[in-house]
Amino acid sequence: MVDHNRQHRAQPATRGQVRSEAIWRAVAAIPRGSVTTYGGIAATAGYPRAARLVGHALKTAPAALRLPWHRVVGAGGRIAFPRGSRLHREQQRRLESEGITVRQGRVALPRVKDLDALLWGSDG
DNA sequence: GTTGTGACATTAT
DNA sequence: CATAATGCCACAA
Repeated sequence: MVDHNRQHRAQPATRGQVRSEAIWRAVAAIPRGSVTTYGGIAATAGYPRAARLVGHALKTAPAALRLPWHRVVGAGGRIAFPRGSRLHREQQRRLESEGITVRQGRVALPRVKDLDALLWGSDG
């Protein structure tokens, strides 16, 4: 059964729409007090190596979703925003309010040797 | 249709 | 630490 009714859909969800929603869900699932990387979110959402999409998805995410975007950091725990920018400070403030220490624009991460763990929790 | 840019990552140098 | 190259996808021009 081939779906030729593609053009009949009322809400034609574009690829980007589907991907963004998957990314939003992945971000919303980050436990409080933990942080994840853009690549980790992308992989969790089902799009490995598509880390850039995460940035766009977060940027275009409706504020009503109340996503914990501050729990998303760059590789190695780096905050993606430039030092001193408003978003950078806000992200750091939010992280610290969850008990996460930020030093030199980076989350104080325990040395992770294996890549099995994409999530870093307070528990380690 | 192509080009350039972006809340990025990974690997190589 | 930095720079270059490549991959990923969306979006504006």
